[in-house]
Amino acid sequence: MPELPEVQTTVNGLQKVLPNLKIKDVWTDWPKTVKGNSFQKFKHEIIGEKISAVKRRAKNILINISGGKTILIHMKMTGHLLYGKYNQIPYSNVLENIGIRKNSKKTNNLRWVPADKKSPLNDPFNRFIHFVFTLSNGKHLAFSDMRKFGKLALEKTSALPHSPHLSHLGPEPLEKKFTLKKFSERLLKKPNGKIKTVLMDQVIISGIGNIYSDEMLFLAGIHPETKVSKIKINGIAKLFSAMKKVLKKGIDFGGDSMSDYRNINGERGKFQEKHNAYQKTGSRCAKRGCFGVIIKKKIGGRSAHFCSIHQKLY
DNA sequence: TGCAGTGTTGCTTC
DNA sequence: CGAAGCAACACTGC
Repeated sequence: MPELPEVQTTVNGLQKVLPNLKIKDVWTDWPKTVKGNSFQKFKHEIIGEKISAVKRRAKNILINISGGKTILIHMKMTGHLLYGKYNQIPYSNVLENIGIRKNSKKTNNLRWVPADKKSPLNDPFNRFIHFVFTLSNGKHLAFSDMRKFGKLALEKTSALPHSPHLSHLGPEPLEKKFTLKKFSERLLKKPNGKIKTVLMDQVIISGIGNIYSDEMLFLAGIHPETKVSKIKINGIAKLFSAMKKVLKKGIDFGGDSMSDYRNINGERGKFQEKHNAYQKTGSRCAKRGCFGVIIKKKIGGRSAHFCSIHQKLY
């Protein structure tokens, strides 16, 4: 779910609270989340270390810690990083609190829930906390991940860019040095690809997913199935500025919570209120003077949403 | 009730 | 080689 703006929103939140805290303990009920090492080794290597900074590369969160190490986190489809005071209670109490009373053999397992009673227990992510870092201020960094696709890894900070997690990734779309010329060069690595698919290809450009690719193509007036090589230079230029604009807007609005994204305090972002295309199937096109309707079509295995009229197929 | 669909990624298959 | 399919997992909605 989270694309560049959502990951950046999470990173911005973490950067405000984590630096200078130490990691006191680590808990999990799904050790498979840790890639490349055993959970035990991961835990042993980070306990006692102090957090220095939180950064982002593509859709990955990078937490730098002492000892020249970095914790890499990828939220994949349903991951959430949440910061606050958490307590462990029996799972049966969790289910009772959200009004579920089904019999389960696992009801004696302990689950983590927010200590703040005002935090809604029935928010989806609070039932799927699979990883908890206990911090030196008594608070916690909790990783909730319903579908358990998320990834945690520990790497040497110096080797990080060359690690298998990051080495294949294309350039950062919001960096100043990512110019129109570079953008055009990157897209043309896939001249026969459909533009929407190419925009979402993390090897070509990193950070763009389904929502933001729909929105930037709407703004640029380009049909998502257009072959890259068919788009003229002014179309590429329009797409370039639409890309920067849409991604920045996503960050400004605190990410997109159309689905279940939440920031580190469990709050929704607002970009979903600004959609012109994504999940607007059947709506009249919002472009001034355009009488199109937003249609939905499967493109490259993903659902694309676009205007039937002003997004032209070149 | 059951099955298709869901923000991502990466491996397998053709 | 590239493109397409599918698996990883769990829930929602038709």
